[in-house]
Amino acid sequence: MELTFAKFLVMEKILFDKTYFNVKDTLTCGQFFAYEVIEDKFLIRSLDKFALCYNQGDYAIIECESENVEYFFNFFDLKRDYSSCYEKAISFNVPILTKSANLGRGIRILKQDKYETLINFIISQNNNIPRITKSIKYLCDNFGREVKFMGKTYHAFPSLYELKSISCEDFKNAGLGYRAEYVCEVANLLFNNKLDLDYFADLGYNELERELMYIKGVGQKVANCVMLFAYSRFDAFPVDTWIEKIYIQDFAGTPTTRDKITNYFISLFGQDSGIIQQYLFHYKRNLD
DNA sequence: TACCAGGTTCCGA
DNA sequence: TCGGAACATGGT
Repeated sequence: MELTFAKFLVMEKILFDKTYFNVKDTLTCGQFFAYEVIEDKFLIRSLDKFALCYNQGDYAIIECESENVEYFFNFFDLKRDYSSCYEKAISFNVPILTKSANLGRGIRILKQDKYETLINFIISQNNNIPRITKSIKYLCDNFGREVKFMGKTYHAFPSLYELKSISCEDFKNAGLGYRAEYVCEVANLLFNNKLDLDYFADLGYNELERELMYIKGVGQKVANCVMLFAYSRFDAFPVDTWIEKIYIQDFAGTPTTRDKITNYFISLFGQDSGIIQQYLFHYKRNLD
């Protein structure tokens, strides 16, 4: 007689005070591309893990399988106190900083997987968020393994092995355009152990940025996004077209290189640069 | 139709 | 070292 074992998954809920955790703002502020909205709730995916997230009453709520509770607790950076970041932004008494911090007070910086974040932000260059989201979904749906969550079937982000098997042509079909070659190359490096993203975790700011920028298709902006959204380097400050606009329109800056804009803001905001960058980015894209 | 988007690489001066 | 062209392509 053959025995079969069924895996019974237990769902759990994480409840967290909403003051510094707005699910919608955290997921839609441009740091994350793997969610879909289902009846005002956010179904999210990180690698092959899924969760349902939403705000209700006084809480932000994360529903996930019990074995993933610690993963998502860490993913949403729930151990960090964000009140000091918010207060730092307000303390400058600069109108756009006050307005941005008040709008984005519930934003948390996600601790995303390094590998997935690197691929995502290589795709993000000179691209727009709806299109980035669409390309990543295409890669998951066509090349990622099936995962069941809450009775439905979804697709994981392609594993390194799966990613390695994707041709440049397939990446182009996903809408990556000229970025397809960059992703092909980084997949090869990772697969052949010529690139160790976990090893980078112990590096200092400058060394980490430099190592990431050695990767073809990764410039300073993409490196800073990976540092902030995957390595939790809050002292990173990615400068894109939106931040460039803010620098000129709201901080009376004159047109200059993005490198100099990065240095200007980091010297201003210090250890809280990354979160304040997200406040500003979110505000500029939504209200200004 | 033309410009823009969470930019980077390459090449000539 | 620096400035500008080229790069794909869907959204607006």
